[in-house]
Amino acid sequence: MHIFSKACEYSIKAVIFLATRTESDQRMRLREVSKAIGSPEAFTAKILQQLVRQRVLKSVKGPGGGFCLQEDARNIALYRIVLAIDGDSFFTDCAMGLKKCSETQPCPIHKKFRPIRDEIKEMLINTTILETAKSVQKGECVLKFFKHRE
Amino acid sequence: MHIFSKACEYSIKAVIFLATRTESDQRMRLREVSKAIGSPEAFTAKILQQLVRQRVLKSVKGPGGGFCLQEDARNIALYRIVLAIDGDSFFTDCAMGLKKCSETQPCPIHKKFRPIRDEIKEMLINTTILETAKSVQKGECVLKFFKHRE
DNA sequence: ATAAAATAGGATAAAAAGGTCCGAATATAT
DNA sequence: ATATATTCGGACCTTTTTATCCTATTTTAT
Repeated sequence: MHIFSKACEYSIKAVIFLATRTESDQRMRLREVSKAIGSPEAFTAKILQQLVRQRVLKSVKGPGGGFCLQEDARNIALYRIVLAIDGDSFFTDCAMGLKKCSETQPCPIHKKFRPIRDEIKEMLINTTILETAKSVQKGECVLKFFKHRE
Repeated sequence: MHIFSKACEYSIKAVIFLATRTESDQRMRLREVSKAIGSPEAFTAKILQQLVRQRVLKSVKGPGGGFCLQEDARNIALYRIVLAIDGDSFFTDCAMGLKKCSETQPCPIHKKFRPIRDEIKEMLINTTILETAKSVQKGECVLKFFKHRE
């Protein structure tokens, strides 16, 4: 099990990538995006479509077309993308699968797990696309693994 | 996405349940286990088999048979069960899916995510079956949701 | 010995996640 | 206007996860 679905992993990477290139509404084609983040092209197409529908990205068809961020998308939090693609079930459902897990009727790890889960949520809420994009631009982190250098 | 697979959720609950009933090598049948933890019976059978193979549980066939904990299993950590069923990929793989994600070539959330992920691991390592079983016995927590009362 | 009661194990099915393919629609540049 | 380049959308495929069913095997009690 992983915390994010593949679709969500690709979404976050794609949006960060576009944020590193959208100084001036520069458009990136599907192929460029999937190359940059190391994701399967056809599957990435579906995901970028979703992000357009969710108003995180804009798309333009035809020659010179491609994808770029929606106007204010540089300032959104990673959490917004997670919500758009995976929903909030990780943050609301019981880790042990209880239909209802509350303070009054908790699962055996509720008390210990909940604060940690909330930390993850806070982390995603407090981390912006802009900040991660800058970090990528500075070379402090990457969106796909490079065999040599970087 | 959830942190544990369904198989792992059921495993943890089943082992805790058996720990609440294995004072004297008391055996519990498949049906009793799946009823107690609210899991599908046939699927639970497969999971209990796995736990027997992993030497967490013992099983006895025939009349009066059933499942109980292996000798020392009351003192094992939840982490042992997670490892046996889901493996350690949650704790070793990159949250954003990078093939290799390290301090020298990290993903954009590596630095913030890793400490939290380690907290979850520590929590699972430091939480024993015995301790959760006692908590269930005291009525402080439950293994399945009860509509009315506790 | 035999019947009954349990788990073990194999085959299979259903649902979800991950992924591909291709034609339709659309925008651009010439 | 037309050819071209691109996204959009639907259908489909594959793998993994979740789940069921049935038969074989083993153990116990009589």
